[in-house]
Amino acid sequence: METMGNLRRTRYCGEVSMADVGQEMTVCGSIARSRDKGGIIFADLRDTTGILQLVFDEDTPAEVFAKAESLRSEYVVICRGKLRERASKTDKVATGDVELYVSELRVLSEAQTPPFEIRDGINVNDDLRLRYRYLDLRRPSLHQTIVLRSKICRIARNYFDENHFCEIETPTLIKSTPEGARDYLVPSRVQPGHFYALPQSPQLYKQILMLSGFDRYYQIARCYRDEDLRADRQPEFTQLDEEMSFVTEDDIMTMNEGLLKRLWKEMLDIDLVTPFQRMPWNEAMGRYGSDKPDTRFGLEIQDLTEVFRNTEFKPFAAAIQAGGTIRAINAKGLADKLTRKNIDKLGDVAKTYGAKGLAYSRLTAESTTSSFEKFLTEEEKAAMYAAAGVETGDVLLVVSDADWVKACTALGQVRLEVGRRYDLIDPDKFNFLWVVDFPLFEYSETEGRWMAMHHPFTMPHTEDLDKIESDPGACRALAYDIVLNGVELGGGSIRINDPALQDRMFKALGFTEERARESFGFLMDAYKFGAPPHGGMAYGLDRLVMLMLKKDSIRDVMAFPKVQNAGEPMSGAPDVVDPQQLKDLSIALTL
RNA sequence: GGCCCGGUAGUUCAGUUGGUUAGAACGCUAGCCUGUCACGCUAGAGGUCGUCAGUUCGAGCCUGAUUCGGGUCGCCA
Repeated sequence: METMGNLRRTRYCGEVSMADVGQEMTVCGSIARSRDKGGIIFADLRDTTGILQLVFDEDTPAEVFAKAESLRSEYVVICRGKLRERASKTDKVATGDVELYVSELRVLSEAQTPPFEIRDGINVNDDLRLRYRYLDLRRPSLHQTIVLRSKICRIARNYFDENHFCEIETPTLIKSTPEGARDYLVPSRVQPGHFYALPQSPQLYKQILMLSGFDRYYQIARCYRDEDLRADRQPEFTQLDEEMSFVTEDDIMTMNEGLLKRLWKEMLDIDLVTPFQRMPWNEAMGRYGSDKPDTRFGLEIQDLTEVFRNTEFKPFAAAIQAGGTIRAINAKGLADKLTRKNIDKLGDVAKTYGAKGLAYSRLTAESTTSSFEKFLTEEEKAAMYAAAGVETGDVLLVVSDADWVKACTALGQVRLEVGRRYDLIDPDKFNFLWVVDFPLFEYSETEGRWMAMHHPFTMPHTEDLDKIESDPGACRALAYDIVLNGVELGGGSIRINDPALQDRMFKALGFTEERARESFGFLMDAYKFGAPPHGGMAYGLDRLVMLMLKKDSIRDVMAFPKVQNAGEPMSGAPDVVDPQQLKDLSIALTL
């Protein structure tokens, strides 16, 4: 091992080009790979910007050549030399036209053989990659993703700054509140038996900031939810959070279309067309069976209820009698691919999402096979074909349910499965969509009461104010989600700024006055001192980066993600703690 | 909490009906090589088949338990 001596970096590997040929320069980084040809040695030097080829040959000073022979992968070096044009060029790296002819080389650190190769295109399981995350992060594609994430944040910050937003940090040790996800709790030592919660979002604080006169706020905020993980869900994640005063839904959507337009232009050189399509929640559920529809392909859900209004077929008749519906998807031209076996698989998907079953009619040139046509009259059959536009080569997939949302949800999942499996989705498209007019409440069977679908501070739709008590299920909210390619990128709402209306909301949600005061008293008081109309939204930044860079997993855009058991494999968190620490916190374990 | 899939060399995997000394590729080590760039050629090292128990003359393979990982439903903006 050597020191840097008097060598200091003058250039970054990825930033040299033909224009620099002939210059003396000093570069540093890790050896990605070396190719010892005997009389000539090539070594790829990697730093945070890219890769530059080093060359050593018979004219290289003997002690430098000897050191070059001993170079192994991941050795950390600094070297000085003259940049020259390559005798044989390559377009496989950005600097493929040039190479550094090295005159001075210092090995700053040797390296063990890594447990997996540090290059792109390797196939290594996630656990190993995460245990050695510092090695994984050296791989160019992941490394680049993290660099690009930083750039995305910078563009967003610039945009907000230009639009009078103020970046403000809100606390991460806060009061635990009911509603929403499970909180991560942090015990207080100073106040034994009392706990902080880690924020699920800066929601309450950003509303308070509007009442504090900041007018426009944003924050790149870490948030925590103690729920189970998914490929696109981490217990600790980042929100791009914002709030604006004196605005309506339209103002907020326009501001955010500007942000997304800017991001897509500067990151991907793509000109997004705004305004984005807007679709009421009811329509999204009805046509796509989802509140975050993927509009990159068709296969929309159709309503066949009227066709079967007087049917004798028991399952359909029962659903209709219970006030439900018959919904269907016509898988146009997919009869050859959707064999009986494949239809059964779709049936499993439908059942997973709550359907009792998936009825089908498959029309090939040879014959028609159907799970239910034999129970229909000829008229019903003809009307069904006509209504759904069924022709030879199609497969009609039908779900009946007493609850139209449930029927559509199941079919919506079937739709996605068909779309994915049979390549109906154009991966190059970026389809943005605002879903608006969300229900204000949803009924919770487990709680036996109405719950806020968004959160309890969401402004009801102006036209539905009189239904809050009489017909909560029909109340729409001034809430909106931004959806990209079937993924919810973010969402927000206009907030209630009238204390009297807020009281009605709490009552409708089944809060007693005491409980509302206990949980949100400070907020209710704050709204009495003059509250501008305001609203905002928050993006899942990790998801945004994931979709923008076309990564499959949220882990591929986070430096140190957690795994399914919410642990962090590199450090081993969470872990047991010293009994003294628990004693200090007045905590006794009951394991 | 439920369901599904997986764990064999450093890595990614193969391993037939339960049968001799468990294989391949990449990586690693050594040697050769002056234009490579996933360099090439030659040779070599490298294994508690996740763990425990059971069935069997005999288990990488069968059974049970357990553990770890992945996906998913519930849950969750």
